[in-house]
Amino acid sequence: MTVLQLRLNDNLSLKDPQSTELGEKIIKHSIPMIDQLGFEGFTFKKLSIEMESTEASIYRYFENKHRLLVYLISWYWAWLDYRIEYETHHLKNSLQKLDRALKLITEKKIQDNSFPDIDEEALARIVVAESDKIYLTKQVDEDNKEGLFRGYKSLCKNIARFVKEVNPDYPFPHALVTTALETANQQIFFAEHLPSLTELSEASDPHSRNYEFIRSFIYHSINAEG
Amino acid sequence: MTVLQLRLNDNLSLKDPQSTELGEKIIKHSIPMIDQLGFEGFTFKKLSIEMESTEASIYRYFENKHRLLVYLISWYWAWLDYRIEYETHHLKNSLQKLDRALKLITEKKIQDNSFPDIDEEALARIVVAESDKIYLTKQVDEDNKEGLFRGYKSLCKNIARFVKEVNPDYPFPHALVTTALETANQQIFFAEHLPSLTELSEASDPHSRNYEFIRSFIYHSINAEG
DNA sequence: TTCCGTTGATAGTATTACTATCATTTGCCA
DNA sequence: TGGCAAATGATAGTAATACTATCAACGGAA
Repeated sequence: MTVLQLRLNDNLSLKDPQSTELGEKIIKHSIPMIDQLGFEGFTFKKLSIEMESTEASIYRYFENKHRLLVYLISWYWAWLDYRIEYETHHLKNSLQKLDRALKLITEKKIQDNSFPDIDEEALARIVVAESDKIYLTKQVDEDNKEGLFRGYKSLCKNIARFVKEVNPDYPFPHALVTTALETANQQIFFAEHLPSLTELSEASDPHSRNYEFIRSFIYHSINAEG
Repeated sequence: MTVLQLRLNDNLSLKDPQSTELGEKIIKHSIPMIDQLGFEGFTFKKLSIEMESTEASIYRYFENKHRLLVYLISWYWAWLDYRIEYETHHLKNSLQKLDRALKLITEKKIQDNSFPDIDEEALARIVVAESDKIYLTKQVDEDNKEGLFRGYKSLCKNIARFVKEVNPDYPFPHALVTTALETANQQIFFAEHLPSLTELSEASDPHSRNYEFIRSFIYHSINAEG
């Protein structure tokens, strides 16, 4: 399988971690660490020990740990965006495209050999538990000006396009898509930690049940036959 | 207007802040401070200076600032739950009840004179920006065991009941309600900070547009006439 | 050969999130 | 009226965090 690189916004890092060995090591080690410690328990100090480097070196790539999180989450959205593009461009029917996108968003993530340094399964768990934290801060507006959320916006826009093609009269395509994207993660989190908040916890396969739930409310909203 | 007190889970605090003057002061001052500084920028040190007390005294009420946040958010959900109960119990029709609940959830919050120490407008902004942080932590499961999220669950359950009454066959009442509750806040946040993610940002009154969006996807999902 | 960029090593700092101790005040009960 | 306990204040201290700064070592390109 071809090894690929996703191109991300330069402002996410001080120096592109994909351009050096040390940079790759930061990404590679930070994913399992944030997954296990949680973002609050994760520090550059711990990361530097784990990867046998120093705090100072890590700071040369990322201004702070928040930026590193934004980088990782952005990578995830770019990855999803790419896969949706890849798996829908050959489809003729917009409803089929939308359906495929929803499947990709909700399905359980497994290792993608095109990106050998990234553990997509762990990264998906990070997205579920930590992704909202990248914008729920007092610096959202500045971060947004720097384009840090471009990946998420692009993904949202692309799926919203499918929605508009299916029903050009639906008045809330972007709101509906962000709701779907956020819900996709939220419901998985609830199913695991606060099970009384969702029926997904009763399912043998929460991911495919999640897909059914989300497809159902989207299709009903835009009056599509499902 | 009668002055009321909402009864919350004892585990939220070490000592009930509603039982003493100092406790009330903590609540009263922490709301505008978290609103302005954001939860990350807010500290007990700053709070103690602002309210002219000491860190040590605050720690006698709340184990840490996370618990204080959980307390405030829980108060908000209990408040909403109470108001929904209050404004729906006289209605005969379940769809009307659901509709009233959705209105209360989405409408812009204003000062409630029944609770003179609490600035509900500021608290609502805190809920929009910080509420997810109360469960997106590594200690969710322990916190949940202590019953810290009971208020949210109760609210969810009560609205889910309306959904079930309208359509007993709908398979995802709780998932749908949590989606609505989370979306209600998320879309308001996006409209203000990441406007390209939602159509609400184009509306002259984002709150009532939010209501329309959420009512629309709920009604369509449960096949209700709206 | 030099020299520039990358990394490592080390040190230092302000702040945070607490914990501990003891003194003072307050209300209440005998 | 005296005394006692509970609540609060005052102060100190600590480990960890999130950085910043400086300088040395190394490695490869010109």
